[in-house]
Amino acid sequence: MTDSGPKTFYVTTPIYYVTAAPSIGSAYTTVAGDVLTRWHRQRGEDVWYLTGTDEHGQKVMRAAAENGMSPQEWTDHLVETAWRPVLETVDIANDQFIRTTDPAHKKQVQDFWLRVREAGDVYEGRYEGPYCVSCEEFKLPADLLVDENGTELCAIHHTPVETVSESNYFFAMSKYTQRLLDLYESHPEFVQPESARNEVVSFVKQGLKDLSISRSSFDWGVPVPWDASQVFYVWIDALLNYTTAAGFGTDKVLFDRRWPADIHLVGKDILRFHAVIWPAMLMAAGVDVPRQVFAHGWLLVGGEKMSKSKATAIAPEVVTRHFGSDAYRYYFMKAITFGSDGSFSWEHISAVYTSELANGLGNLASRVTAMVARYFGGVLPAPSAAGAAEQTLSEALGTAVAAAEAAIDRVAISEAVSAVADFVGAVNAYVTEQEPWQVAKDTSEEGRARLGTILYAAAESLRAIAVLYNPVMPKACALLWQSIGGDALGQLSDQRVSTAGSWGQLPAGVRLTKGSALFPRLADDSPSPAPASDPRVARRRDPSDE
RNA sequence: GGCGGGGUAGCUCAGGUGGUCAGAGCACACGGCUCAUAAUCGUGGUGUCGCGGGUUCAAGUCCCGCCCCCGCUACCA
Repeated sequence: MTDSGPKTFYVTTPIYYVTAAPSIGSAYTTVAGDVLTRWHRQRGEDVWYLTGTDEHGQKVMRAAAENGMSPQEWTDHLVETAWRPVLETVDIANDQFIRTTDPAHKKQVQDFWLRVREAGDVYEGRYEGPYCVSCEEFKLPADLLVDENGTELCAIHHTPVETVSESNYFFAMSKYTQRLLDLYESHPEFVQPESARNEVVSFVKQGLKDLSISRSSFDWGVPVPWDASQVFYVWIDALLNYTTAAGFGTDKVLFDRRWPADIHLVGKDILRFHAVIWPAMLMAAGVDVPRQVFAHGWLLVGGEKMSKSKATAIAPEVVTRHFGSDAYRYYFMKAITFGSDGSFSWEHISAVYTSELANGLGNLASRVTAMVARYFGGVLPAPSAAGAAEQTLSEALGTAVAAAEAAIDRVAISEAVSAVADFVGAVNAYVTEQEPWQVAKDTSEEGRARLGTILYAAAESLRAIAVLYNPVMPKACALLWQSIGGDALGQLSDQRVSTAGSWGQLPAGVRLTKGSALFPRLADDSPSPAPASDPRVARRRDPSDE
C-alpha cells in the first residue's frame, strides 16, 4: 500500500516435508511461531507469519509411488487433508501458506539461481558417492552398513553399493566460510540459542565444501533453467520459500518491507541448512541474510525423541480433542523451555491442565465473576482508594508485563508464559487473602466500598491476564474478555501488551457474566497411544520429524 | 575418535563468574477458608546436586580422571 511503511516483523516456520502427516513436533514449531506472531501483533507491529510445505525431492516421489499417486497428487492430498487442517487444529493465525510446488515459487527458485550463476558462484562438476542400484539412489555414508570384509552395503538391500558419479551443478559455498564466521561473530543473535550457535560455528570452522545443488537421477523438483536434464536439490529450492513469500523478484516494495525475516524457527535437525547454507546462498545473490535463526529442541516421549517408527509420534488432534487447542498451546509453550528438549507425556499435560488452567486461571475467572454477580448484580463496581494489597497487586502486574515482554524479545517463550502464570497465582492469593465474602457481610458504606475495591482489582487483573494470554490461548481469552465486559475497551486483539500493566483500564459499570467454565475439569481418561494405522498418526519419516 | 549439551528432591526442571545455591512447579501431608470448576490460601523437603580424587577458609559451582545419556561430525529431508 505504502512504500514507506514500517518494517514488517516476519516470522517463519520451516516448510514441512510432506512425506507424512503432522505430528505434535511440527505443530510445536508452528504454535511457537504463532505465539510470537500474536504477541508482536499485540505490540501493534505489522507481522507476517509464514508456514507451508516442502514438496519436492526423491522421498516425496517415493512416498507418492508407495501410495499409488503421482507426486503432485500425493502432495495435494497431504496438504489438503493434513497440513492445512492442522493449522486449525492448533489455532494458527498464519498470514500465508506456501507450497514449494507453487508456480511463483518455482520461478523464483530459477531466477534466484540464475542470478547466483551470473554472479559466478555456480559451476558444473561431478558429484560422486555411494549408490545403491536397487534403491536407484545415492546413499549417505552414515546410512551404509559394512560387512566383515569391509564392503559397504546398502542398509535396505544389504547389497554392495557402487561408487557412482553424476554431473551436477555446484554452489561455491566454500567461498563464504569466512563471511559466515564473520556473521556469527558480529551478530551472535543470528543463531540461537547458544548451544545451537556453538554447533554451527564449530561446523563452519572446519571449512565449508561446495554444495551440489542439482540432481539428474530423478525429476521431481524445480527444473534447472539452463539445463533441462537437472532439477534443483530440494533444500536449495525449499529454503527460498522464505524469500518467495516476501516478494523477492516480484514485488520490490513488499520485499523491502518484509525482508529480512526477523526469525526463522527451526528444529535443531535442520539448523545447518538455515544457519549455514541459507545465508551463504543469500550472500551469493547479494540479498540480506535473515536476522535470526532460532533452533528449538526435540519433543521427547518416554525419554526418547518422538519417533514414528516407534509409534511414539502423536497427532496433534489426539491431544487437542481432549484438552482443546488452548491447553495444547499453553502446555507446549510453558512446560518446555523453548530451545531445549522437552518431555511430553499425557500425564504431564493432564497435570498442567488441571492445576494451572482449570484450578488456576479458570477457577479464578469463575470466582471473580461469580462474586461480582452475587454482590453487585453483575455490574463492575468502581474502586475506592486502593490499599496496600491493591498496590502490591498492580505492581505484580507491572513486573509480569515487563518480564514477559523481555522474555519474548529473547524468544524465551516459556518464561513469558510463566510470568503471566505467576501473576494469575498472585491474583488468586489476593482474592483469598482479602476475603471478599467476609467483607460482603459488612453492609456499611465502608464495607461496600471495600468490597467494590477488591472485586474491581480482581476483575481488572483478569483484564490484563486476558490481554497477556491472548497470544497463547486466543479462544479462552476471547471468552474471558467477553465475560468481564472487556468489549467496553474494544477488541481483545487490539489491546496492547506493552500497556497491559496500566492499572485501572476496565471501566466501572461494565457487566460481568459468569459463563461456562473456561477450562472444565476433565475426566482422566488417558488414551492409549494411537495405533500406527490410525490415519491421524503420521506415517514413518525418520530420522527427522520435521 | 573429535566437538557440543546434559546427568540436581517421587516427576518435570531452575540455578551454576565458589561463600543464604541446596531451589521452583507438580505430586504428597497437615492446617485455614468457603466466593469459586471438591476449586483457593498457608505450612512442610537432609536430596550422596552422576562417581572418584584435587585446589580452597569455603565447591552442584574451579581443576584432573572416570561412568552414563543426547546432539553434531555436510549434500534424506
